[in-house]
Amino acid sequence: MPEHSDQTLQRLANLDALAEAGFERYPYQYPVSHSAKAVLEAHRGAAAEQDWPGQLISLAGRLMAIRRMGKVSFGHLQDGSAKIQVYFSRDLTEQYEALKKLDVGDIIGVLGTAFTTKTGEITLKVASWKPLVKSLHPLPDKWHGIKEKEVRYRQRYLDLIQSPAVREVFRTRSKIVSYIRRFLEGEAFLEVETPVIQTIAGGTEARPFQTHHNALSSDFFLRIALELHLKRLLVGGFEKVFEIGRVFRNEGIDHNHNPEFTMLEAYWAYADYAQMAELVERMVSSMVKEFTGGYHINFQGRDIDFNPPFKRIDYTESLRAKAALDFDPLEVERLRLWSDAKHPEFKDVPTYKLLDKLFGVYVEPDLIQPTFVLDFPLAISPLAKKHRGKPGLTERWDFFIAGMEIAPAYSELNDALDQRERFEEQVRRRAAGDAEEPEQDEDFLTALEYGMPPAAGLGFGIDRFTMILTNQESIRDVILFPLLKPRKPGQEEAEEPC
RNA sequence: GGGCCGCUAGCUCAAUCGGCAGAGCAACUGACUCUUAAUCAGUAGGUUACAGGUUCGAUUCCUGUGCGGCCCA
Repeated sequence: MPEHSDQTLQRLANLDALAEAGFERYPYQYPVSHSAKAVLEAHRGAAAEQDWPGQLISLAGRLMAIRRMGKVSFGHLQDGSAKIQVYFSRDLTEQYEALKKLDVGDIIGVLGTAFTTKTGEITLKVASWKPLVKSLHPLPDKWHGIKEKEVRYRQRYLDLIQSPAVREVFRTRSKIVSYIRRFLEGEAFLEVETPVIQTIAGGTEARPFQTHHNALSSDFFLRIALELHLKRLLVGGFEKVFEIGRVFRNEGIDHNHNPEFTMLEAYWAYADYAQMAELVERMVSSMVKEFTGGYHINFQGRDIDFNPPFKRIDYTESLRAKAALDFDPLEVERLRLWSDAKHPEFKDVPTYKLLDKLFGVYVEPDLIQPTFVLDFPLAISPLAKKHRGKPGLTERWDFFIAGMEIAPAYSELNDALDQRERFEEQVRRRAAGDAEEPEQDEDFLTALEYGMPPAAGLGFGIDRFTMILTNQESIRDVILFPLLKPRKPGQEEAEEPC
């Protein structure tokens, strides 16, 4: 039992006092007739000192403030929809004296009728009320709010209580996921679920989290992508499938990266990467239109224009132009020499990853408007089909907004023999010390050998896209509980009695 | 991984050159019948993140640890 602060002891004493006044300590339910928002909207625009004595209204929510002035008191009650003023008076409110034992932060139920004050604020005149739960801690400073981001992330509930803007971000996130689901279902895609716990974490290049299953005495990995299982479903005969799911990558944390994040992946049989680009263009632009009424979004002070069609540029050509190369970036030996001279910090980067690093430096930051970057090099696209017309390249695009990679897509490689060769190359890279390269997934290759239809595949970063639509500069502000280091590792065990 | 910064009352923050740890909000007691950061009078609240060192004396200086933030890779 932790020691209680003076504030907590006082609140527990107030709870006892309320119980003595006849209130139930922890009631089981409260009949709520209205939301605060419904009451506010019903009387919006009403003149000062109006009264609606006819309709009884009951509300429940958290007491955010209380101003006691002797024989009358005002408070503000916040429920899931809005914040509304409540009015108590000794002449009209039951148990008026017991109000002294309410604390800011308590959740209460109130029953009364609506009126407007002399300043015109829509207010509930409370006839009766009851405490629904005592809050044992004071809320954060009502004026300054929560300043420490650590508290906002570790105790997100306080952030949500305090900040309507934060609540709105997460409502929007929910609407984004809901919109995507409806959109894809409208296109006849089938939503599926595939394993999170996997024997081989493949489908992209990233270090996985490792775990262990006791009964099977086997090590497993948490998935880093959805790709390889969804493609097995194409082999199985589903022609349009998608999954919205959490993936886990054992990597650093910054404004654009959280170790667990949410991906949409969609696979579409008999279509290619150009058709997938059109689908994404329709999905994204129609979503922006539905959410904002137009096609423009302000993100961190920049106007982003979602009017379709989106810009399409060429990967190698844009790199050549931005980096001012006088040779084809696919000539890897020349690129290596050029990079070692100009970017000594990349000296330890394997040559096959150099293109990606340089693209990140020279091209990505300028991709502010929604842009498809087309035709990635074969060496960094192990799951994409070779380009039908351009040697050394694949039919792969990456979709960028505000300098962030939002979505990659390919014409999916379905030549089982070619796929085996590319996996073998990854295994060689892994043996050479690249821990981001996956192990060979023999089971997936077997599936491909049975025949996967030609198909387009998409990965779409829900978190980053939410950042754009909610104008948040950090991914941690669109994830309710971002990963943080544990506060006091091992302390619980140390305090266990023997 | 590297650099810089932060951690003081429940919350937001002060504390001069190393010299009695303070304010506002919240809390407590009282006053107050339209307040809204309510107001007024009074009271109480501290292991200065943690561990060590220097010193007559450390919130302050030094070393280390923990957690966080920002920047860089």
